[in-house]
Amino acid sequence: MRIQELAQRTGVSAKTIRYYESIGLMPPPARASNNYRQYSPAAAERLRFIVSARSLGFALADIGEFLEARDNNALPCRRVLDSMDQRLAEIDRRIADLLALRETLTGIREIGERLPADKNCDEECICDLITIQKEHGQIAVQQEEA
Amino acid sequence: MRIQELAQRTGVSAKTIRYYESIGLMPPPARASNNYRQYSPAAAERLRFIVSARSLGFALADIGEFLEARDNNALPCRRVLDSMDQRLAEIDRRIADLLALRETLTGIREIGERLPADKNCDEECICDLITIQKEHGQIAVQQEEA
DNA sequence: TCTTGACATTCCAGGTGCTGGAAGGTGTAA
DNA sequence: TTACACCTTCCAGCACCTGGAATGTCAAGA
Repeated sequence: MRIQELAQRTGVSAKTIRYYESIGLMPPPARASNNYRQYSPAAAERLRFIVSARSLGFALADIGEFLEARDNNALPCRRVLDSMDQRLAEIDRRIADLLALRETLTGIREIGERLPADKNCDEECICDLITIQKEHGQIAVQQEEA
Repeated sequence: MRIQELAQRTGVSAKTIRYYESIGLMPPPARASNNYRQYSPAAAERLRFIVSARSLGFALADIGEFLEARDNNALPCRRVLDSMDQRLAEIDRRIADLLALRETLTGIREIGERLPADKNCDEECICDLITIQKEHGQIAVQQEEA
């Protein structure tokens, strides 16, 4: 099948498929006489594997390791489980960070809401709203991926 | 003060300060005769504002708007509050996504843990662990920033 | 005086996971 | 013939920096 069909079957855009090939996640497929990529059903399977792993939050680098191990007939169960543990720990950290951030933000928001609208806002208003967190004590840092 | 001192005072690396300048968040500072950047205390204040806003999860583009408004003596309270609401909604979404992902992952992990170690693992093992989620039904997608 | 070391400058490239677009070739149907 | 959908490659950009190279500046110590 050609790249577009593979894309439709897997829900991955042709762009992305080429990208996966460029970084070595997908092997370079055979080419037709017109230089179009020719994919086998195995390619679809591999792509679906990648999609599944992505949806579990694994980085492409992790997935690359999984696939490489599989390509080498290794049995990377332990590695996959370890990766899952790492992912879980990371997810927990992120959730905690986001919750703390949420709390800080709602606190500030309420204060801002209680201000008497724009009328009494002086030039420092925005500074106050943003920097008010200093008085709130600790701040949730690194709420995004590092 | 020079860039290194500003960096130490604010906890922002010199690299990052130059980067902020390059994208217009920080105004180009005066230069000494040796072309070194010369910062005023106001620069530190501005940087701290940026840091605070970043720690509240605002994107640099948002922060740029805030600062621009402030530079123009506008009173962007409403805008800041709106931005906060957007941030809060986004945070809630992310937390929900992460929680769903967490659940999926722990479910799979438990199944994997119950497998009889590496001994009974065949070549499909890794596929099973990753693709098992299909049977688990829905999948948490977009667990990272889009 | 020379050297060492810590600073400073600019510019280029990379990471993550794609996505968009340009410029061009191929294939099919009206 | 012409339109249209597909294919190819390559380049650039998103966000937010970070690292490194190549080079310049300055103060202190041997």
